[in-house]
Amino acid sequence: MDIPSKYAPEQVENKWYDYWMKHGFFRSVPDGREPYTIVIPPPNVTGVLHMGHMLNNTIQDVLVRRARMTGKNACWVPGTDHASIATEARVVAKLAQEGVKKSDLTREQFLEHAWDWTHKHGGIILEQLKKLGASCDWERTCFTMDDARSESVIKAFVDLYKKGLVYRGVRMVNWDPAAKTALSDEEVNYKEQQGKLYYLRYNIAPPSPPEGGGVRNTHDGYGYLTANAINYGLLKEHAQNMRKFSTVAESALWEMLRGKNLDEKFRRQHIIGDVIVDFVSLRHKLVIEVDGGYHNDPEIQKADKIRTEYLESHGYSVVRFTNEEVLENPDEVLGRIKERLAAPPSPPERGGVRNTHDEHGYLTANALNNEQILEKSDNAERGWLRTSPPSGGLGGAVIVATTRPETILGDTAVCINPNDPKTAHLKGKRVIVPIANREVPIIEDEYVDMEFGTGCLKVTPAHDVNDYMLGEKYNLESIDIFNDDGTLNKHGLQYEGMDRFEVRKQIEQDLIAAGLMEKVEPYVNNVGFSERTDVPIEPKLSMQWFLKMGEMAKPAFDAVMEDDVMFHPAKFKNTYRHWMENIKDWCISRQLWWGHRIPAYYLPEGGYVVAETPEKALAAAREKSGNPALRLQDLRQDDDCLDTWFSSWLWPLSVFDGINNPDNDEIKYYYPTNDLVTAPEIIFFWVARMIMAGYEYRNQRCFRNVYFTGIVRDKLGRKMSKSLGNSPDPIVLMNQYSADGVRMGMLLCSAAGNDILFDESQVEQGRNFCNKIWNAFRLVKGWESDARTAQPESSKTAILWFGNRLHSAIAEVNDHFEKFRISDALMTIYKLIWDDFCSWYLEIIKPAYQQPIDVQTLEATTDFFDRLMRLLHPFMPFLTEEIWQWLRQRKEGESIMVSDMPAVESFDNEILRKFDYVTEVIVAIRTQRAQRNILNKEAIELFIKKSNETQPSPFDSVIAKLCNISKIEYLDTKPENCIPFIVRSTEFFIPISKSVNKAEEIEKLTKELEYTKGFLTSVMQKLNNERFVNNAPEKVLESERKKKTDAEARILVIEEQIKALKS
RNA sequence: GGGAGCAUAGCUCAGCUGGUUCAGAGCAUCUGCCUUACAAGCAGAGGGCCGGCGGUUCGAAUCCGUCUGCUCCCACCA
Repeated sequence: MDIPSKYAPEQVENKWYDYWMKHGFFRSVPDGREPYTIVIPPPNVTGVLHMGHMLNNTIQDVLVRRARMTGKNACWVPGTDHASIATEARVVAKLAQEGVKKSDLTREQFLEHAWDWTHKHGGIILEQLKKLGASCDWERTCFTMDDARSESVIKAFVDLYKKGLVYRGVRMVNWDPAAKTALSDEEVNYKEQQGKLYYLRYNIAPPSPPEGGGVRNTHDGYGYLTANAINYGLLKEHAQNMRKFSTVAESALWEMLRGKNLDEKFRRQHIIGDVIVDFVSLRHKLVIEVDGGYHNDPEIQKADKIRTEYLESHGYSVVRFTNEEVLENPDEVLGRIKERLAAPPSPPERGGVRNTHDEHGYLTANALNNEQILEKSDNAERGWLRTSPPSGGLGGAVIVATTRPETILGDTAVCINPNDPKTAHLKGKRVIVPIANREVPIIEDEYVDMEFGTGCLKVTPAHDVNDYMLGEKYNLESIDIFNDDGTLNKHGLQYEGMDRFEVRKQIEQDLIAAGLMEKVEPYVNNVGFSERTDVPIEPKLSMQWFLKMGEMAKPAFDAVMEDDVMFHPAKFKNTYRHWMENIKDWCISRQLWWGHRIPAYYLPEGGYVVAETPEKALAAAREKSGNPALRLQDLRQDDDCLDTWFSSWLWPLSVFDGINNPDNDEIKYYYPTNDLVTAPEIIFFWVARMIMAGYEYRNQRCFRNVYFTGIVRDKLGRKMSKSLGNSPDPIVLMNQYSADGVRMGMLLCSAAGNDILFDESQVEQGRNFCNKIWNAFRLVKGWESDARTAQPESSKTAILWFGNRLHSAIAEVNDHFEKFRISDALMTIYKLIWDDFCSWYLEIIKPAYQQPIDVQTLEATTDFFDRLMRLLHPFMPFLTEEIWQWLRQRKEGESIMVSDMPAVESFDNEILRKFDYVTEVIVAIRTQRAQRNILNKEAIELFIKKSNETQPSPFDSVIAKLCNISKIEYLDTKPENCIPFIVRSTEFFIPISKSVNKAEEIEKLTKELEYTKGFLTSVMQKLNNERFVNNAPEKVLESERKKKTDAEARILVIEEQIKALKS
């Protein structure tokens, strides 16, 4: 027999995967055994394997292989998903590269291209799974758009329609203008975008100018006065630096205000009336301003003075700091703030209140010298920096903040909060929409946040979800200003035909020119992006198909809450509950061609019918219209497709044809499935809906357990993604570290539900483990047995011990599996093999170099190895098969993957404990050897002080073997010329020729003594505490008493040794 | 804004209904070894106010408050 000196994973992996396939070990057909079923979460048919798949499918394979080895009829159904949006987007892109536009093709032509694409790129991922060792029943491979699955989808749709659960309705949907399709909420990613907040002027109609006119006090985005008060050019010149300085100092101050116990909460960047202040305590009416670094500038000082007066007139006191003060003397700054907080501000010196504002919030001439303002205003460079109100709206205007000024064309109201005193004067009035020049009402609703912007909200029911709800509530008109591709339609007036983002730029200019732009602030907001095309989504009213969720959700909700369907880890129950309690109807239509076309057929005279086939539709249409002459070509089928998830949610049913043939043998046998392994990201998309489908169609759960894996991240915690380039190619990894190594690397760091911080060192560890096992195998296989060789007592003892150890480990592994603690199960096996088997067991039984081994020991060892391989097989299928095949003579058709998982047997804990003690003794001897420079080659003698506790035992032979001890002797007296050492409370002695440094030994022992005495004291304290003795359970008391006697014995021994050394 | 969760060794994490699994594991680190299976290895070692502060208790990493910091989910404040 010729064993390669290196484990060659690639050949081994291919060899055994072919072997398994050839013998049909993955195949499952219903029989008398208990079934164990997993359906794969179908990956995108044209996708390639990434680390998430690796993790997910490794776990599934582990579960399936283990089930197969424990006598179950294990069935793992593979398949792929048509992924309508992603695939269609890719086909469109590919066609575009060839200069073909989708709009130039008919539906049939396009689908032909899509199928070509699918056949060309499809299924690669399944081939990659084979490399991983996935033991799927490949004969069952399904595709969400193959005939049986398509039929299931259509059948389900028609069925749900007939039950009244599918309906058609106008709804606000997430519109993807690039793909021209509606998206579900789950397909929208919100990203922070640096945008602008535009403050627009909606003039009140009819305008009523305030008496004496008014002067506007305008601020820039940082809270500084603009040209109304000071030279604009100066501001502009310094604006860059001001921002920078104020940000650093402000941030520092903000940290201070939050970090110190000031007995008060500060708000940051708060708006008081017209002024944005840096920090404010509303309770103490204290404003803190941090200067932008130009406090010596007279113009700035002037501006600050105006601001201060303004704030003080509103009852605020203002503390002003410079950047330098904040950054260099934070304590002093804090002190001053505390001081101000302690003493409430006194009223302004002059007393009295000046009426500095008119009813619309404009500064009046009282606020400052009017002439001065007018003079300064000549320097204003922009239209919006005007000092007088625009024509037509003298003072009578509402300022509305928006991030999307282009949507004003669809405005049909302005909304205020009825409880807001700031806007109370607007109640019942009407305003003029800028540009569009339409009059719209001011409505009142508590939805409006009084603190945000100006407390006024423009309402665009057609283009904002919340506005849509307001529109419903107050019966507002909806004006849809967009075409499907995101350009403006005829309601866009002069902007018709332009793209939405172009319009935004243009309308900004036009508003400024018209004097209707109050100000523009930089603003960070969340914008929804299409998951597939990555363009900003557009909330849009549109006619869509929906599936009612309310009734369906109930059994699915209960099933999870009552643990009929169990989530691992259970914390995801919370997430699930929250979603299910607030579930909304499911928009199931998509404006795509690649997918299952909605089987709704429109009649020429209006109305529609829903049917499984065009023929059935025709019959239904004839009946509905009362027109028997109706022909098939008179009917027009709905152009939309169904959401991809509308086929996936049937997956556990449809792969066994349970929708089309609910009574077939397969579905009856395999359903409900056992475990589902998936990512928590799709708990709503997929898991929840599958559970619903299960109850809807079989009134039964669709799986027992859901195991949620984590998201695979890189070492730095970033999600792995193509764009970051931080995702290793799994295939390359497998080539480098072997499939088994990668499988192990993935599992080692994957506690259920925790994200996985993937690091290549983990797969390296996996590879090293393969190598370790391979070498252990080479050792064992290299031994020659000889019937004449007697079995050493050490070997006999080791076999006794390891047998027990093995079973205690199997019990542990079983326990871990029951709790879905897969990485813990693997770790248990890892330690069992590396530490217990290789480092201890094999070292004990290893015969001297080139000496034969006795028959019994070799047999027992081979048997142990066999069992270890079976135990490990689900995790590392290839290596274990290779070794298992080598271990004994196997027949063609035998395989470890269809062998039996070692069952747990009872084990003797006493033996395990005894061995633990032995290992302590051995470690102590090794330490002594190392310290005294006694080489391992050099055999030594060992003396043990005789006592009640220490009797000669078979384990002595193990100590002798591993420590190269020539003789173990039990003595009543202390031997001469020996190094003493203590394990627990037993004294050991090693003879030594060299002299011992007594002082050093005494010092070591004295330290040890002190520690033990301290330990005893703490134990005694407990035992002398009456309340402890009275309240603690007997078990605890007992252990404390044992600690006491052990410590006392140990102290005695140490003291004796010290005495001996001193004599 | 609403909800959930996390904080334990340098890193990744265990630690269940308070007490022998109570301060742990793996990796990493350090020291000494090329000892004929394995240097991808062997033999040893060090390392922690269990996030802070209170409380309950005879006893708290564990239970309860609270503060701080982080993460995720939902909502999408214009």
